[in-house]
Amino acid sequence: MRADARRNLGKIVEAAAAVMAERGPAAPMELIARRAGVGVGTLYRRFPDRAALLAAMGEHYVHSLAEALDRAVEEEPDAWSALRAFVLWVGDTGRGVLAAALAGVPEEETVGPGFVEIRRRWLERFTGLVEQAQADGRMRADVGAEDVVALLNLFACHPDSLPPRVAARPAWFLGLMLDGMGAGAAQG
Amino acid sequence: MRADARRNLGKIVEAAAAVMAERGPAAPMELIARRAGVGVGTLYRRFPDRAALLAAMGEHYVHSLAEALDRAVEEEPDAWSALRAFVLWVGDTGRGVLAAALAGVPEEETVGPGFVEIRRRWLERFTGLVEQAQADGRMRADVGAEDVVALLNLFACHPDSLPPRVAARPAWFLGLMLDGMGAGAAQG
Amino acid sequence: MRADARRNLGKIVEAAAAVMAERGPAAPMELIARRAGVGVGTLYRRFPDRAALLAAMGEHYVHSLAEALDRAVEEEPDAWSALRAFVLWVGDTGRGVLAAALAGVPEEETVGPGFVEIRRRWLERFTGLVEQAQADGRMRADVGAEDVVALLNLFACHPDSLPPRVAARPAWFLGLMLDGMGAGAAQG
Amino acid sequence: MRADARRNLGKIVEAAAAVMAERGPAAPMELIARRAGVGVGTLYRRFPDRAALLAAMGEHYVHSLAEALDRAVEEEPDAWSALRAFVLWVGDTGRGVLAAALAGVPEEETVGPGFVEIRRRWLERFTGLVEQAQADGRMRADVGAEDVVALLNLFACHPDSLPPRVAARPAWFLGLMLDGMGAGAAQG
DNA sequence: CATGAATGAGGTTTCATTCAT
DNA sequence: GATGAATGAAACCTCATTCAT
Repeated sequence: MRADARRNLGKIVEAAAAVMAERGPAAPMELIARRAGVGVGTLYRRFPDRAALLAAMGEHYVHSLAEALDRAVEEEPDAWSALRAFVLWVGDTGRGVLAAALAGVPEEETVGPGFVEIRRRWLERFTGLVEQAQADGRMRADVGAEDVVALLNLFACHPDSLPPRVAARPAWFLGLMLDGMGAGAAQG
Repeated sequence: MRADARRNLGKIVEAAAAVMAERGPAAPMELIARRAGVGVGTLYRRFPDRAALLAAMGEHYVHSLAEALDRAVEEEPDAWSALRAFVLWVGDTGRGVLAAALAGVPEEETVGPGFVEIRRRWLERFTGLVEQAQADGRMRADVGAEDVVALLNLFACHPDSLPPRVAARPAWFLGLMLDGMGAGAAQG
Repeated sequence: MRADARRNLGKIVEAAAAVMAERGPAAPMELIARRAGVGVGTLYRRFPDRAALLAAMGEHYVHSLAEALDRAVEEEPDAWSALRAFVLWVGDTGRGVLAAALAGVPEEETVGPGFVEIRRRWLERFTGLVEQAQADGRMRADVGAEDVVALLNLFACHPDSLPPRVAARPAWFLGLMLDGMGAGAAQG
Repeated sequence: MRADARRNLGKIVEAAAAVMAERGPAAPMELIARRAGVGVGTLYRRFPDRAALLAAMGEHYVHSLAEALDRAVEEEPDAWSALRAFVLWVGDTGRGVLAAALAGVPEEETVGPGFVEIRRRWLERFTGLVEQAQADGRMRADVGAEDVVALLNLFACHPDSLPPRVAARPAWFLGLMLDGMGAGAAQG
């Protein structure tokens, strides 16, 4: 029954992503279970609390982040434009689904080592990109990769918890923030 | 009992601000009432909705916003620096709740004309400042006053609903935003 | 201030009738007070409880009942048709307002002697009419005036507490009941 | 847990009938749950609305109505006396709650198709009986089966919402109604 | 193991009623 | 006297979570 279990796990995580995209991060557990086609009990067996479920979502979706990062690096001429392309892609695409992947993990014990490790590796590559952009003289040195991640996190969350104007075009606002990070933009 | 009532009204609005700063904008009405030292009934008598309460908070605090705006205009040499000073003041002062209140006026009927009108006037002056900064060639023309307000709102809201890194220094991120709005920052 | 007080009393009773016609007999006291243009306190000073208010409504409206009865007796050729005319008039007109006047008084102490006495006199005349109809051989002898009053009471109450079909045409159903009271209708 | 659940379902419906007989159709849900020996949550899980609960009561009790109708048809010589016997049985048996349930099916979606269908079948047979009585020349043609049901409903509902005199002997008043429906009773 | 039933705490809201002004 | 503010009990409903089957 290992196969079933694994399949269930995937279904739950996907259901959670779908439901949370619609109803926000506090969506009823029952709804998620129902959408996944399992009982609440099963959901709770796998994920002791909401945090664990979020972490699992992160683990599940961090791969698509990695791919998008690869794509951006490949297609863009330099680190800074790759960074920009990636950030805007998240703004356009993510909307809540990716937020979990970007967010820090609430309690490291509740998740298996999987997510922590994968996220660490992804962050390493992302940091590399940032540092390259800075070395290229295109990006301010006082901005860290974690700052960018935090912003992605903020702008990619459930639309209902954003000011309507921001929810309407998150990528545009992310672009604004990026512009603030460009070399020479600092005025403070 | 006019005096008592007015006093209570003030207490309620202040309690709401305090509680919402701690527990977010969805904090239990009962808690707010308790903190204000009144019964739930009293709270509901004054503010039929949560929206009405938020509006009242807005009305209550919009004055300090107006003052800060005046101060900034007075003390700073030009519109752009005044804008900057004002935005950073909001970010620093933890007046987040009030910024939030400024943004979301759900339905104009639920609030008395007071708040709507006051906000309109304040926004008018704020818009004037933005336009001046743009006319001075210091600020990008494609950014509207409402956009600034929206971001002010986003960055100054309840810390628990922000990524920790952002919650830790909202003003820094607001600075980033301002830098992104400076003339010539646009790269998109 | 006797005049004011009396005036207030009338206003309250009329407001109660109006509000209860709209929102049923359990309408909020505050609403009634507001409609009457007085504070709740005043309402409670005059009428210690809802029952007292209902009784007062009865006292107030029993006069129109008396008038309608007079009219029916005058215009109709005999007691039985007068009774019918009166009953149908109530069915068409009353809708809740008259119910209180028709209903028994909950606790005789709460009302002044006014209502009890007036209602007694009205009932006496109504009973006379019933007895005359029976003496004329037009109405079953086993039906009492109080039974008719009870039916009036039932059918004239707030529409929301009647089956929709009955609420739609109460007079028709009252007519049916009257038909059952005609001499010779008994089949049981 | 299928068995438990089914048992609980029955207990809830019976509790609802009992409590509503005592405290009217607006009796607190909590009370019903308590009486059934379950938590409020359970009640709401099964019956999202009060309407759904009423419908379930209807479905639960419509069977005894059907049986009584059968019995009446069997034992009485003709349609009209069967109708009479049935109506008086309902009036006598204090099955008021169930009659009420029969009447008000607020929205067909909230109830499963069960109740709607069962009620439809029962009403069909009842209508047949009425039409037969009319064809036999024993019953007025201008009275429909739905009218009878409406009055059944009115007279057999919760005693506290009836005038005391009616509550004391509902069957007698139903008899009056029947007499009014007899052929030749119409006088209007 | 999976299931989904059951629980009850927690939040919202409405009003009857009292009482300070 | 009149007022309407304040109170709190009561009802509604929703979910997170546990646990019998």
